[in-house]
Amino acid sequence: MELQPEVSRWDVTPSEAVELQRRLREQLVLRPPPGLKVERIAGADISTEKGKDTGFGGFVVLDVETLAPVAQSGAAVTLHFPYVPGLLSFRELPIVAAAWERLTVRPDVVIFDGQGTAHPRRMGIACHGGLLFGVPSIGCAKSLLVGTHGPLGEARGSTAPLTHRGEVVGMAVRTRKGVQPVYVSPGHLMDLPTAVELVLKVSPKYREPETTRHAHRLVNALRRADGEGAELE
DNA sequence: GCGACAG
DNA sequence: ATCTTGTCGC
Repeated sequence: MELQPEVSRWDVTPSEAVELQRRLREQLVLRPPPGLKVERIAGADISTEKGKDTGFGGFVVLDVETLAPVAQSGAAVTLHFPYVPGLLSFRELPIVAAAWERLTVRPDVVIFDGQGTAHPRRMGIACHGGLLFGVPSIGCAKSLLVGTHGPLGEARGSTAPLTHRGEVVGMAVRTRKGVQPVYVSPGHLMDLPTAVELVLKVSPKYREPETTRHAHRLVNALRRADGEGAELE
C-alpha cells in the first residue's frame, strides 16, 4: 500500500483537513502558465439529495468563443465528509475527481462553484481542485466565505477588490446589471486579473458563468435520473 | 464567549 | 446544497 498523495487524501478528520490545507497551499502557483491559450473552459459541480449520502458530480466543457458544450461527464459517489465551512473540497472533490477521470476532452481552464484563494487559508475548492488535476482553475462563488469589499458600480463588468486580513484575495464582479455580484478568485495556475476576465467572458447574459449553469443542470439531471431507476454514463 | 460561515 | 409556491419586477 502506497501512501496517497496529500492532494488526493480524503480520509481525514476536519482537524487533519485544516493541516493538510496549510501544507497544500505551499504548492499553489498563482499565475497562469506563460502563453496560456484558452480554447476550452469547463464547469464542475455536484448535486446531493436531502436524506441520502450519494453525490452526483459532473463536468461540462464549453468552447470559450461560442460557449457551446463540446464534452461532458458524470459520476455518482458516496459522500464521506460533512459540509464544513472552509473544508468544502474534502466533501466535493472525491466526486468531482471521479467525473474528471471520465472526461475525455481536457479543458484549458476549470471554473469551480466556490472559492479559490478567497478562503481562510487561501485554499478553497478551486485551489485544491486545480492542484489535484494539474489544471488552471478559477473559483466563482455566489456568496462570501471570508473577506469584505466596497461598493461597486451598477453596470455589468463593475468590480471591487475583495480583502481579507489585509490581502486582496479576490474580486466582487457584477456579471449582469441589477443583480448581486459573484465572487471571483484564482485557484491554481491562475491570477486574479485573468480569472475576472474569463468569468466575464463566459457570463454574457446571466449572473453565473455558463460553465457553472451547464454543470449544475447536468448533475441535477443525473441525480433525478438515478432516482427513477435510470442508468446514465 | 459570540457571531460568521463557499456548497 | 436541498426542501418548496407563489409572487414581484423588468
